[in-house]
Amino acid sequence: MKFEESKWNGCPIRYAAEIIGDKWTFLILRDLMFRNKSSYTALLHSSEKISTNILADRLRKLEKHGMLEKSVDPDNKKQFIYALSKKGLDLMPTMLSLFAWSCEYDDETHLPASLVGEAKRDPWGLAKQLRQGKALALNTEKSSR
Amino acid sequence: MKFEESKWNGCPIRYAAEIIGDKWTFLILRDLMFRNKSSYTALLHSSEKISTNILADRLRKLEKHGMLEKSVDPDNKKQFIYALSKKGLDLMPTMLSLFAWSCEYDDETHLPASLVGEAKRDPWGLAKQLRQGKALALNTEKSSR
DNA sequence: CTGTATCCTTAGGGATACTG
DNA sequence: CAGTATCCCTAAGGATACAG
Repeated sequence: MKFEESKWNGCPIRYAAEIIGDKWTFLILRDLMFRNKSSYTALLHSSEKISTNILADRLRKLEKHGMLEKSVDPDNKKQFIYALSKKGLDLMPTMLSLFAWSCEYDDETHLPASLVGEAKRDPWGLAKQLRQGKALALNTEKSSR
Repeated sequence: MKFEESKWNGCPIRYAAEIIGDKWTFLILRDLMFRNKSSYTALLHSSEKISTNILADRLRKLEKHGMLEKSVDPDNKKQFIYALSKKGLDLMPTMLSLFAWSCEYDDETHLPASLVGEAKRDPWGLAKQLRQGKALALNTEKSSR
């Protein structure tokens, strides 16, 4: 896109588009937020087959934008851990709101109406609960084996 | 992206990504929601220079996804009007939530804190107000002439 | 005004092999 | 495990020109 060279002109939507306006990035954030993935390999083996170079590129960009933090796994020094930063976590309510919107309009998604209602009514509250362990309630991933 | 041929596998985020996970689409929605644009030409002359074929393509896709409705201007039969459908309007709260998030993290956007706070606290209420005419309050577009 | 139609170029992405 | 490095190819996008 032509205008990427310049700044966002103070437009918040453009700023957001720059960070999350990419399908792969979107899905990676989903995996980090709702699917408890935290390692390169786990993200790589997500339901959609992302290729190694793309994943590495997107993770680099997300880190650059301060959306996530990369750290070494204390248990296994050769393992890295990708975790959402505060900035990334702060996007969870928005994602939940989007979640609810999709559920309302996509015939194919069938999640508990109570959960969708909560995501719509109080995304902040639900986001907080999810961060505290309610994690898999919104996981739509099919078990892979 | 490879998996587009298939369905979204019941994942709402993937469904959303399919519809709005594109920068141009994102910006078009912004213009429709917050900048009161409703004609092809108005959208074309937005702050970012979108080319004619891309705009036509995205409008077609948005219409296909039921995000907007195209109608003939009763005042000028040669003019078309693009308006958000209910589905499109229902996405406004989410966009406002994103709006607030960006404002919090992008140093370059300076909007009234009260407005940002409201977008964060009660996106549904603010969306309703905007639909009733408070429209330009969130317009970050520089006047073009 | 609201698009189509082209042409051309580049960036994004799939596949795969390889490395510390 | 966590990437990097290529290679190749297609689709997306820009720049016009043109048309109903």
